[in-house]
Amino acid sequence: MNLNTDIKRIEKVSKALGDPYRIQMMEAIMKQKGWMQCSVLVEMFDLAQSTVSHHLKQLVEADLLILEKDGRCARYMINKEGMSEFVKYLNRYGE
Amino acid sequence: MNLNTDIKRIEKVSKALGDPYRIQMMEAIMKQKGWMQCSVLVEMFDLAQSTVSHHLKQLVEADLLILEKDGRCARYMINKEGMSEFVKYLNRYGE
DNA sequence: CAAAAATATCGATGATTTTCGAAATATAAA
DNA sequence: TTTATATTTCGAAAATCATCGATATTTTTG
Repeated sequence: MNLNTDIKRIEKVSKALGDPYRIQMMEAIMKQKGWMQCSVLVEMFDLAQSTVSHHLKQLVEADLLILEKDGRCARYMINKEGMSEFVKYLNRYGE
Repeated sequence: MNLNTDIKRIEKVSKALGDPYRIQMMEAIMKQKGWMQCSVLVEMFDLAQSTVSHHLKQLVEADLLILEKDGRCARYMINKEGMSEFVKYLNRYGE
């Protein structure tokens, strides 16, 4: 509600989307229409496992992905609510 | 149209929005509901004039602002079309 | 319990970005 | 035409970010 808080939030989400690998991760998970296993994402990119983990963490912390852990496995889904909050903010500019 | 082109475009816009000063510039110009003089923006922030110029250039290159030059003066306005294209792209994730 | 598997964290390195001041450019005013 | 004004470009220093390999953590399997 506070403008300064909003700015930090917009900055965080924008930064999370400001990397081509992270955008491709969002695309892949979106196309899946549901949960996507971490291991699948790790194999999908020519990046070290630790790098993929780092990218996914940023997307989760920006509320763009939801993480669910099940034993030693992890899966990700688009956080529609987080995304729509971001979009709602951006729409203010277009009015 | 091409996914790779889209990704580059999303990356560019997201990066442009991924800085607190640039977000504040967008806010200021949005509240103005029209054109805002470059010099006004320069005075609004505690940054060197050349730094403000650099930030504004990034927003223009991301199609988030429209630049109009008049003699030695410059003014900026929100690029509603560019913004709405970005939002349209993001909305795909929330469906 | 030991070994394997899946993911996360850490520390280092290289790449990119932000920032500044100085200089360049372009236009208007005297 | 010289001077002042507004903005852009340049080069360098500092800060941030992406990436990796190694290691740690957690959970499952033998």
